[in-house]
Amino acid sequence: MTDDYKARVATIFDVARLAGVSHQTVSRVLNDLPNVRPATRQRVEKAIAALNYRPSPAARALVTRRSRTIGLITTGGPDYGPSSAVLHFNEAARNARYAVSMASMLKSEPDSLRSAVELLLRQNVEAIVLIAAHRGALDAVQGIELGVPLVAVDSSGRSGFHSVAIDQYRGARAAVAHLAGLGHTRIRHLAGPADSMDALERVRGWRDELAARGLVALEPMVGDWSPASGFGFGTALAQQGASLDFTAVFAGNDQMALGLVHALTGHGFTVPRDVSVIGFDDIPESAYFAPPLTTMRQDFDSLGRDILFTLLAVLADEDSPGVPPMVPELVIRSSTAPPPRPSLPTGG
Amino acid sequence: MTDDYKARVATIFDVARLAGVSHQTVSRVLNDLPNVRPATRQRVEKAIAALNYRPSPAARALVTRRSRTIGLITTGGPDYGPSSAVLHFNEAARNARYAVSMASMLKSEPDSLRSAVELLLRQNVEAIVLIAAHRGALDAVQGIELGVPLVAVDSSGRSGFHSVAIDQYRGARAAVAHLAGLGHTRIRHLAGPADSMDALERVRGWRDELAARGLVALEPMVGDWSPASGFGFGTALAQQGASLDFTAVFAGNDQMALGLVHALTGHGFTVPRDVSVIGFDDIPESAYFAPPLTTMRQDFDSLGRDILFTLLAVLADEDSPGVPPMVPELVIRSSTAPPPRPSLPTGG
DNA sequence: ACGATCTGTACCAGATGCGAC
DNA sequence: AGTCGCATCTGGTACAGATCG
Repeated sequence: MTDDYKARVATIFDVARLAGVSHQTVSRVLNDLPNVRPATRQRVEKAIAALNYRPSPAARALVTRRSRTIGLITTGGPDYGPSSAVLHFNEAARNARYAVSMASMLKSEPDSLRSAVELLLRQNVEAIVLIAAHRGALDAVQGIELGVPLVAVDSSGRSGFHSVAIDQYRGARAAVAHLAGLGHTRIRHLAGPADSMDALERVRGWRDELAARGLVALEPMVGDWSPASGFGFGTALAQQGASLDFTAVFAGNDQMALGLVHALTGHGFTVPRDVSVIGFDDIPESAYFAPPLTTMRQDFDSLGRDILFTLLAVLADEDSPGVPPMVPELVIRSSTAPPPRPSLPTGG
Repeated sequence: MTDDYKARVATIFDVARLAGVSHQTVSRVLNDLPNVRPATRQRVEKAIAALNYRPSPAARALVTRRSRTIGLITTGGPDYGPSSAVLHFNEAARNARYAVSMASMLKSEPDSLRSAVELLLRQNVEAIVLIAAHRGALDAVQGIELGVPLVAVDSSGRSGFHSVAIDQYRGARAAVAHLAGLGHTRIRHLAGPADSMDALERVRGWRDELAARGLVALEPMVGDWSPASGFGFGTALAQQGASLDFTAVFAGNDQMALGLVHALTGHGFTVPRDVSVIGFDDIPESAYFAPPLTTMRQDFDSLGRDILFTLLAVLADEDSPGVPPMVPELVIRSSTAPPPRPSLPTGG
């Protein structure tokens, strides 16, 4: 008697009774199957409306083994890029009448990843989307027998999964090209962590663009995306003293660029007079840094939508050509400029 | 024959057969019910492991009418605070063996909110979590017959729903107190949008703290959380000319503080020498702004966990005392300092 | 006779193949 | 042939009854 009065929801049988048909005729109407007389369909639909009937997804999922749910796995913290992509993906999915079940994890340990996948699988998700920065995340999932398609954000394009991506490589080349075009010849790279596919692609682009121009690549510094790591390397670089062995830095993301600039200016260098800095991502804050940061804008919104688009194509079993990767766009602001006058031979 | 070989998952009957018991006994061990001989339990567990059996949530949900799923609604863009909270909430939920079905929307129009709620309800979620900045979001949901508990992040505490919050009011007072303690008497406020509950609470805190100290409150500027709006107001303020009518600004969030500082310094003012600025949130970038931003840190991680904690309590039907709101913590960096020398009467 | 242990069967709310009009 | 209904199935849980020491 405690909760017996719990809103008893109408079932397909209630609808059938009210409409004066059998329950499977109702089922036909629900699923838009043929062979239902228009008049009958009308009656059923009226009954459905009258009872405010909604089919039970549980019962439906049980028998169809399909849930109209997509599993979404994300790894990493609340960064602007992934967060945007998630939001837009989610909205697109809802518009396509898919529910999305989310499993996020701060760290991407293989074990937790695997258990997240299993959790989703157990929910009968029809597909899995993986938005993970770490290469290891893809590897960890590789081994699992999924049974459903998986779409990953994978700029390396070598995961074997269906993938969507932003062309990090071309973005990086464009960034370096911008610097080189300004006259810089000694362009360092402050890279993201080695386990990040995006970071690797950007390193590759940086290296190739330098090579294509006959410029030498100094050993890249590898940070962890955080402003703190940018600050650390900036401080280390500044210790070189008054004359630096470079005139420009291509930072792997805007946060590291921020930390870097902060360290540099803290040591008496001026950006961009003494050194130019270009970032990557174009987070909303970048335009208001001091100086406003030149950076490569990534269209995360479209990325999110593209993920769903790809997913739908895969689910529809189309031999999806795949969405071509977008190319980041150069946003020129005030942190880049021509290099300082050719430095005179460094005295003792 | 196309997909008949689709990984046939083991059912409770398969386990029963392998263990030599009835499926019902298997159900008992699954649900930790008594009256199962230890030896039998062992056999069943071995069979479960051998078949890698996992109960079907669909079947279970069908009969129990419980889905072990929580619906999560978020509104707004990919901001640091909400994103963090979502991530931590999600992880906590998974640890509590709850799935979370997400419905995010960039804008919080009543219609889309309502349809999101219905979508989740149809999925038989056991509860709904609402992480929305806009007051209107709560109002829109008020009218809906939910049938399940709803926990909202609501710093106003007047929504009628179960709520979790960070004490924006006390945070704001602490921010103003910091400024006042430094000797400032003319403290302006750059507020968040009027439809944000947090923004309103901060305005209230700012006003009350000023009043408590016998200081006058100049009309607050209301921005939209974006650095651009901060920049806009900063520019406007700077137009006042060499002598400003204030010595400190309490910004509603770090982004607006960033834009504000950028505008001020662009017009020849120095922070904190000429004007002190304090932000709110402590986003990861704040420590590397120029100058590093003094701000009020909000513990979004704990907020996310508290949401789940509260939800669990509500679901357990406890007369939840509720988690007491956390108080933001003052983080003193370099954007605040004592006010400039008492300004001499302004000449013509 | 009786409590611990286990089994049989009904049931949740739909989808679907086959047969009947 | 076009409409519609009956029976059966999905994979679990719940409750009553059977078995055994």
